[in-house]
Amino acid sequence: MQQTRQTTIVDIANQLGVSPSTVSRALHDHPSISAKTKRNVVRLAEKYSYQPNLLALSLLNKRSGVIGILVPEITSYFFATVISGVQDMVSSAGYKLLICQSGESFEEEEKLLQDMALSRVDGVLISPTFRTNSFQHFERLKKTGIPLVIFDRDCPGFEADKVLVDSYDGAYQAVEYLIKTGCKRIAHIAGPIAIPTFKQRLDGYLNAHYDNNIPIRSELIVYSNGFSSDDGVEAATQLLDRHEKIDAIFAVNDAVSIGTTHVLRENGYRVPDDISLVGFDDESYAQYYFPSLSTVWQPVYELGMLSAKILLDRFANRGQLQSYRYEVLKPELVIRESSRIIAESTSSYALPNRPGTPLVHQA
Amino acid sequence: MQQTRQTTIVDIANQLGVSPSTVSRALHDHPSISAKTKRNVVRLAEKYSYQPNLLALSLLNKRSGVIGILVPEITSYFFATVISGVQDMVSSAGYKLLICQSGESFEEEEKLLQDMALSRVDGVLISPTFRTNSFQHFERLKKTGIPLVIFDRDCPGFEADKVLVDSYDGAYQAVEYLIKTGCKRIAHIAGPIAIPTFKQRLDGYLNAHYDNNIPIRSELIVYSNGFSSDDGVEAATQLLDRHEKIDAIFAVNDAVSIGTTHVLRENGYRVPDDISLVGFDDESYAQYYFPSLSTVWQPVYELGMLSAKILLDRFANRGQLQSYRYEVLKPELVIRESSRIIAESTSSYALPNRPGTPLVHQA
DNA sequence: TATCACCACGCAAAGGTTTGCGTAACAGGA
DNA sequence: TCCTGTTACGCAAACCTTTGCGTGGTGATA
Repeated sequence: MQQTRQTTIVDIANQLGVSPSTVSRALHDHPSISAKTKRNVVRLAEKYSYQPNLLALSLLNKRSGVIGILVPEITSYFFATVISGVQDMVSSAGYKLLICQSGESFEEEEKLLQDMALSRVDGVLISPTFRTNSFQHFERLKKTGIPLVIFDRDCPGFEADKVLVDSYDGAYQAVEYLIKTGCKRIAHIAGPIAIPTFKQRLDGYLNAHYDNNIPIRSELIVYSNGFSSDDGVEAATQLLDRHEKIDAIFAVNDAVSIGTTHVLRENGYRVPDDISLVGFDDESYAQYYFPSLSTVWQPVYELGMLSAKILLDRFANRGQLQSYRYEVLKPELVIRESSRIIAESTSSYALPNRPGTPLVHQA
Repeated sequence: MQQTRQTTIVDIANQLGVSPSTVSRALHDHPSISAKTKRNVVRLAEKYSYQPNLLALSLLNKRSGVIGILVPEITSYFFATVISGVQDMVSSAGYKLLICQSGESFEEEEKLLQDMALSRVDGVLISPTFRTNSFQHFERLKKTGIPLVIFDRDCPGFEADKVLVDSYDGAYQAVEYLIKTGCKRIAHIAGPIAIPTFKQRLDGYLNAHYDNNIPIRSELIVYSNGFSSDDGVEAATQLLDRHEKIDAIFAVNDAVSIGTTHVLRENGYRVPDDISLVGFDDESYAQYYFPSLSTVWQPVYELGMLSAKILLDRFANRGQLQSYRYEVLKPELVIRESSRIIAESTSSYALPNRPGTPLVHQA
């Protein structure tokens, strides 16, 4: 456990009676260093297992080789998978990843972004908290020359590179599917609509009704405070307490969905026989849930990859002014057992196709 | 998007006609700087929103303020939660977290550990791949003076600080519970026993049988290649193909459990009426699964916190030789609906108690 | 007036690496 | 012998901050 100081280029230089610059050049195979000197240097470097000090290099190059990513939380499958995609992309480009979570706290977000700037990260990927509606801290980052990519959660009115998933489209697909399969009274358990993503899902729900000439009933929409399974339980309870006739539920995500099925079951409703249910996210457990969840799959890993790619592109074209990119990825409906085709349904529904995914599981 | 160079201490010094050292001292409220100079410096620092360059500081202090954590994968709930605990602990001590995943690849593990050493992380937390059975790369790290804490997955024969969960005990509790509730033919879907954790769960299963004088039948144990839900499906299928009489299954984790229930259901078995099922991990969905999963809860967040704490303690006592710590956290059995008390069971089972967790959910 | 204390600040080194520029030594050609 | 070219390397700056030590100036005391 001896605190043996890391050997530096100077140590090697001294031992060989040459200058540090010679050692540096020798290690980089610079042409103006004799073969003999190179051999000596390399031999010693290996003997002491010399490793260049990246801190010194970063200071010199004004590049830390670190990319920061700030997410609301890392324990959710969604963000963990995004991070995974980002990780794979940036590490192949030789960057390291500094991961932080804001815990949906705006103050934390400000503080952590500040920290990242101090640590001189080369770029930042961020999915803002749902409380974030002022963007000075983003501006500050921009001003210091650190590129910024916003993903998953949009910041309307703030200009930056953005990579989003079309939640509106996913919700529209889901609800239209429910309508086409014969559902007339479709409830929606909405998430906190302060989050643009959740607002979009609500809009998709509404417009799918509108476009199909189904009246929208506000009594079928319940706004949840959060988007965990526990929130799902609460929202579903609230919904049932209204004693409205319901033949389908579109839940804001899978976590809420499973909380919802729990409540439905306890109240004697069968899914999908009495009520069709569609979630959002295609979580890892959705396929093996009982009944397996119909849901909307999102290209989460791809979201991470693309966001990282855009940041790397910024590095490559450093300094060159270029317009911000705005990328929107398409989600896909995955139909499983938690939704059914109602017999008296007249309109036929053309099933979407996603390779590798079982389309219909009828138990 | 102007690349406005970050203002440094020298810029301020020049503008004020003083030396950089004076500026530095002024900013740190050093007593030997006049109040007037301090005011001037602080005013300018605020005007240009000066931020000290952490890279330069790191180089000076030989401390990067970064802790590395290397896990097999970050998308699993288990590791994401560990990371969350680590994050909270280290950030409160002013450290940043560099998160990497090995993807269960030994070569990646070696490479990433090397990278971390290069980046001069101040310490490393690691949960090794299940292929890791040589430890030179750990030794190398130690030799450079970077403290190392191993968590969750033990490395038998390698000396280091370690924080583990007593999987043996958890498995023992689970299986003993099944026995006491009247099960006689308890199957086990084991994970890859190359992972010490899974080996321990198997051992707990075996010893609970032994201690309760129940014969062990090798035909009731199936060894899975992995530990995902898909692996669970495969293993459960294999188990049923043996046409053995079974009244309970102890699965190596919850993911495998839900794959297993899927297969059981498709083959006409009811859980828990025909077969009791107990998993491991208490994943987020376990409570809302149908039937809700009896499982073994692990203090995952605490695992992260404690591992980080031990590393921070090493920093505090830097240089001082002290013996390695070996901490083992206790898991707790959580009984839900997927297991039942068999009527003809004579022995009564004393339920364990965990505050805040519903102990028995009988539908 | 000489001595002393104290105030307020500057110098320079240290941390490790890279790189433009300069140069000593030597060989070869005229 | 002088000039030119090449080889093989060293010097010092640059990146930014901190800190031990030194110092010029001022006012007070003996």
